[in-house]
Amino acid sequence: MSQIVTKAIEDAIKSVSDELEKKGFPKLPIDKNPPMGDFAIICFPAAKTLKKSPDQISKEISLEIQKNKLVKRAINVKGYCNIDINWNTIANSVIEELKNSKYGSTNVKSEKILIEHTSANPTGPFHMGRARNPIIGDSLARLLSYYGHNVDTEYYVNDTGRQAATLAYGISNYESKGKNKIDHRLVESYRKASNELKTNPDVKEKIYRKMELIESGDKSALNDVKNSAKKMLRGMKESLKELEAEALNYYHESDLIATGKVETVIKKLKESELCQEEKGAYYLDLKEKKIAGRNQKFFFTRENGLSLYTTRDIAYHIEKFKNYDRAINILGEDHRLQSRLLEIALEELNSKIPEAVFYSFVNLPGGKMSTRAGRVVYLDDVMKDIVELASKKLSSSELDESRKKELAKQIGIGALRYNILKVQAEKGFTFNIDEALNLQGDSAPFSMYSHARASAILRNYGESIPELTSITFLQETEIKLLRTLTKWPYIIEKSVTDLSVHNIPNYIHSLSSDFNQFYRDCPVINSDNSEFRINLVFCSKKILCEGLSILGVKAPERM
RNA sequence: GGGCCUGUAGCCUAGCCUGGAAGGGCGUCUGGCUUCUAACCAGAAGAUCCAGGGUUCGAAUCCCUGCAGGCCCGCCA
Repeated sequence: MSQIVTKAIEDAIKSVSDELEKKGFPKLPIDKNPPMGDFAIICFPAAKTLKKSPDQISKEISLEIQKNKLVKRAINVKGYCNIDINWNTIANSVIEELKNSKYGSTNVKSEKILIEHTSANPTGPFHMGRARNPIIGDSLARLLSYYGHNVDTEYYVNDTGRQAATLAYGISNYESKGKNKIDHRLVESYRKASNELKTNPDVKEKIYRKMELIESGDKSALNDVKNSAKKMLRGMKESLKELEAEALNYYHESDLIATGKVETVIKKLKESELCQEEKGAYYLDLKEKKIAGRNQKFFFTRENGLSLYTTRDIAYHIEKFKNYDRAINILGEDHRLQSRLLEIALEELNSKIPEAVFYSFVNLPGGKMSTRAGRVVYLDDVMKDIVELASKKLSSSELDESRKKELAKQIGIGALRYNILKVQAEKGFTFNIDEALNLQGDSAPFSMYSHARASAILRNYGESIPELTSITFLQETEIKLLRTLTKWPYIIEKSVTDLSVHNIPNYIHSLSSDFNQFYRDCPVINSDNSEFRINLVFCSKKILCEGLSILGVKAPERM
């Protein structure tokens, strides 16, 4: 909450409570976030002791406090006494607070945070299911950085193991030429190799030989898989760039082997009290750790002594904490157990442990997405469709063509990101292309449009934003808008604490809605109250712009 | 067999941690552009908050028991 408003409300609550206590009312619970007004007194608990109905008590209370100077009005509804504070007296200082560039951020100590997101195996173009990952990760990074932290993002490139070896084999043996985007092209080679692996024992042996070379640290094999992965990644990065969600760094798993970091981890894990050995393979015994499932053995080496996927992930996280205070991972729900095992291993090694944000997979209307069944929706295709749709809607606009093209992209990509971000991550959702392509209502264009309206007013106003001089008498819709604006820091704080981005679209939508109502009720230019109103427009535009930028959505001046 | 996540109008969803008046949006119906941008606004209809029990003055929210859907339980990644 805005500090000024928080204080005004606290003062009013105290004053009212003291007054009621003097009159012999018992202490009653307060709702600080009521459906109407600024706070509400809940009268139900007093019904028994006072032997009156909650409604009766509420009426008496509202009469008692009617004269209180801090109370603008008190309305009783069904046992709730809803109280408005006097916004006229604080409005100007609230506006000053909102105009401050630090509004919404914090003065807590800035932490160095690494957000690992996407990290999809580089074996083919992104599916819609995976698209949730970069969008959530990227927006979380924007949120934490807006709040005042020092945030980097990283993509962990899985370029060792069977899939990576298969890809490398596919690219060197059946690289297909064509005009398609490189990842869409290379995935054909990968599929071919993958099929051969299953049916041709000769190919299978070659790929498995490669795998062993990789894991044992053979330099040329490591180079081969790394370069193959990079090739595929070139196309995937283009998609991420289009999505405005590209990671800052790319960390290759192969480097963990090449630099011997994995070996060090294996050596240290063997010293753990939980460590056991079975036919030359080492594992941590998790019987005491209450880990779900049948298998309580967490293997970190094979019989041949070489590392496994999680072993390398442990090494990776130890590296992370050398440079960062916190590590946050954006992971699909299939990684939950995996992530828990990682935590246990890191605890054994006295390391810090990462925080995780899990998201559920995206389904398609007829069922789940499946590569095998050919039920796949590519991110690239969705982005193309949604940008095209935005473009169609702009066709009658008077803007020039290059500007239209840019706008269509901003609107389309914005709508896609918003559509995914507005749902909490753990909730599974069915990707409905029609719903995503609907650019009305609770969507990015709605807020972008409000922002453009605010921009239009400021443009037409033409002068710089005036300092506030006189006391303002506010209308209902002005108070409603101002009240929403004051809640911004609270929304940010809550989202940062919970690592949940979905609160932001939610808030941005109500802010836009409040702004549109204000737009209808309160002309700004040539109004008696234009001095205050232009300030309100300025602040609304500012928060809309900042909120949208956290979502990775552009806020154009015209649309 | 076990563990975790989810269940709110025809559809999508917020609220659940920290108990107090069920919020939005889509779709449907009605009305509003000679006035700062109608991708907007106003109004109407639409909810056994998965089911059953418990705690409480009060439960979508907390506890217990079920049910349904998703995910996981490999010396794969």
